[in-house]
Amino acid sequence: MQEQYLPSEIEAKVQQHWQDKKTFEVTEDESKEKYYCLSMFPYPSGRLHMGHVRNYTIGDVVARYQRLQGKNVLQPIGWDSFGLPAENAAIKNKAAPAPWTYENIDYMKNQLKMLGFGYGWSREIATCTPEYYRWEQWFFTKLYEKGLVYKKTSSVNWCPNDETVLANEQVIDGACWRCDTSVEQKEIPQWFIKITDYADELLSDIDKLDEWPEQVKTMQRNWIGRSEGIEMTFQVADSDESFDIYTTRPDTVMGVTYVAIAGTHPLAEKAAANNPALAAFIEECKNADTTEAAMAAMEKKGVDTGLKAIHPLTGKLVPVWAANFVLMNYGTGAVMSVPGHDQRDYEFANKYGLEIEGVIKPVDGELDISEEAYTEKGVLFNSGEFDGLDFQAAFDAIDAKLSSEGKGKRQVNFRLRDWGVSRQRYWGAPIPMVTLADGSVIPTPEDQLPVVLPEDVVMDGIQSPIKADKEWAKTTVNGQEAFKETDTFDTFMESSWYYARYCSPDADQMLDPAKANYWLPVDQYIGGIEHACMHLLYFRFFHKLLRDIGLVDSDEPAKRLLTQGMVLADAYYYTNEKGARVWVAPSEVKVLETDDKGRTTKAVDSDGNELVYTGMSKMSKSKNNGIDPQEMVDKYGADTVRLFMMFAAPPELTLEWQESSVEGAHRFIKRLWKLAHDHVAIGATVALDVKSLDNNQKALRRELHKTIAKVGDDVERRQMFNTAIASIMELMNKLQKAPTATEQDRALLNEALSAVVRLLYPIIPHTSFSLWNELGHEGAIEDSLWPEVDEAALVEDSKLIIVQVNGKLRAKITVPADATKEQVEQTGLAEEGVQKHTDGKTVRKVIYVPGKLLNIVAN
RNA sequence: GCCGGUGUGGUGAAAUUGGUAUACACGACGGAUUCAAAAUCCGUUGCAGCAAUGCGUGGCGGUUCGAGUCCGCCCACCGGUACCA
Repeated sequence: MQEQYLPSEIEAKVQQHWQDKKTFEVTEDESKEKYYCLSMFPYPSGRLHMGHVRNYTIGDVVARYQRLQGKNVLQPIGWDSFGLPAENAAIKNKAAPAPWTYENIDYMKNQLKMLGFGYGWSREIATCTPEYYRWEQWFFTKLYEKGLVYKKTSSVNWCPNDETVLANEQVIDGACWRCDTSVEQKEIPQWFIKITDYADELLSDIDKLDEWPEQVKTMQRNWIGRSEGIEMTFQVADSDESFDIYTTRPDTVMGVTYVAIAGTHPLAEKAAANNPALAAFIEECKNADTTEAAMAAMEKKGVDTGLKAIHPLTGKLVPVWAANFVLMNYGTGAVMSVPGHDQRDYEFANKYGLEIEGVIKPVDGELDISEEAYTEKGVLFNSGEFDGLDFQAAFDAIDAKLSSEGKGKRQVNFRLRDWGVSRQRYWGAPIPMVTLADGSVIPTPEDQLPVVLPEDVVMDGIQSPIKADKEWAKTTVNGQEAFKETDTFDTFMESSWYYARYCSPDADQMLDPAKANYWLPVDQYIGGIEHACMHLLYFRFFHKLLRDIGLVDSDEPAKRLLTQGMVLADAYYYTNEKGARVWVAPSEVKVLETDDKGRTTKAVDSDGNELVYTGMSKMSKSKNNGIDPQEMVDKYGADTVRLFMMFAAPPELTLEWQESSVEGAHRFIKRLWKLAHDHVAIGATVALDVKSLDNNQKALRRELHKTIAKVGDDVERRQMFNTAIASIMELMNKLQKAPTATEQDRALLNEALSAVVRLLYPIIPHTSFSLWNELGHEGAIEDSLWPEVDEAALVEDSKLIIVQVNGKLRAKITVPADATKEQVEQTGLAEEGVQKHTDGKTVRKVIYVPGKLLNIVAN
């Protein structure tokens, strides 16, 4: 056996073995329990970053652990290869997105192999290939046929200078990130999928996800946002027009003093005809940033339309205001305003001198709305026939009255909105719809699929090449001239069903139901917490769509979910001569000064530009703060990097990357290697005779079996890989000091090392693979099984009891394992440290936690 | 703003069901080895104090024999907020 631990040699050899033996290629095998372990596939941005390494190491640990449990483990990988960064890179490099993407895939594929992840490479897919997206196009046409797809106008960010649509990410403080031009909103027709038809099921099935983190389930529930309320109609005075509003607080309806409608509401547009101030305000509303965060932060403004609406219950006339916080696209485009009981309305009313009326008061006490609105539920007053009712009684009574008069009805609403899937970008799957000469729009006929995206294009950043090339859209359908849709799909479409495609990656249909139903649902899904609401909801939605079209049997796509925390890193930028922010990679940053908490106060890049330090943020392409794991793999080997990542923090926690030491992890593997080497060098060992062990040997063996039990529990149930590693380190510290004088000492060490190598296999598979054979075991470690716990070895004959006086630690005593409470109490009270604190006091109470703790309450 | 999370030594973190706060590791310091260095090995390391002991898990308050853990209020940071993926 080689005395030195030489990771590059070992890793190359072991990886070659896996490739030659096709170790991780699996097929459906009814004789074995299946296990589908899936990590979120990467966007091929160029190189792997630490977030990838963390994600894929966790997945690989789970997959390899399950394999040692004897299961048939599928662990596939692929590429989420459509998306915005490829277009940005193409514009910058004056090249096409396709070759950039394929080069990145090649490079990153090698990196994944060098890290030793056990993927079944024969199932690799890339979503930007027609072989993949053709089935997505086919599926979309099926959804259209089922009535789950529709077209409506919706707004996009528009840069008038570049004449292009911008993603939210490309809008910085209301301006274009490239040219700093003020961004406008433009209404264009776009395709939507009716996810709201599934809102009820997506919400109720959350209860089936008992192995998903509570955190994610709560976020999804809130995101779907089911609410019960009343929709009611307001007539416009002196007109036959009306509009609807929806409220979850019908109990406050008697306090309505005005209503607010969207600037782009038809009533507002009409009223603006001879009202220049209103017309100007509507123009302003049209160009306001509509993201939720921006809406919440902006100053709430409005203009009186001059219209009056008739209150549906009181018949009183209330003013109709156009307001910038009401959007035509969401809800009904109008809201009732109750400034007495809604804080936003309260501030708006104060600002514009509108009436404020109190109609709800606390159950016990008086209403005070002199400083702020009273938003709690209480008891109605000033509400005529509804006076004295509580929230629920008022809800029912007002519902009954409105319903009987045909002015309103009870309604369940969702915060969830339909999924807009149109993108005016090039690098995505073309939407399979065509416009005929008569103007009608139909799905692309099945025999014309896929609608192939041309890859040989020139990007100038102004317009999508398939929009710029007027010839591209021209086609023939049913013998008529027709035009293809030039918008492409949202890339969330591709990532919503890839997990199912892996089951039959070459199927000449969307998926092969027999294969899909063998592997699905995914047993363990692993990915970033940032996907809690969007990707993970679309993923669940698509599975239900696949089910309803008859392709899969199950209701949910993944049984268990692990959301890994983000890998954060310091981010720095400087502002260039054009006023744009240039983000500088961490490897280029020189920190000159830090404050007393170690935070950066002054830094420069390698060209001497003074940098602004923005703190820790998610490693991302846009902030250029990704740390390249390659350097560390080159220096220490993949096993060290994997061990370090798993040891540094529990998987769910945010990991703040600090260029601290990977050395410790490397040293640990070297110590393991040396211990195994020294052990093997002496020669073969005899069989372990458990009955002949002395007390010290028994104690060591107890440590070994306790560790086996703990590591299994940590890896499988708790998924706390860091504590699993810590307990193996503790055991190793003991093994290094263990005697090797007798044959049984060495037999025991042999048992321990053989177990340790398997316990570490999921984390450092190359090293474990090699040591398994060096320790004399035949065959590949992949074909062995996880070590078993010998329950008999765990039995202890004495226990350590903590003795407290008034909750403070005063002594530690060791008692026989079968000691009674009285015996423990007697021993504890006799302790010197205990006596000192009970002297002159009366013992009031003694609390005994069997086998653990004794607390003496005395005063 | 809203929704979700996090906050413990100099640092990453542990404490699984309310029961020894700081396991394991990094760093630092001291020592052994060495011509010397690297590597390796041994030891010390929450703060204050000579010690006894006291204090200590973002802040304030509460429940309990006992709180990092449960409850209330607050602060800071991170993620998401529907076109980054």
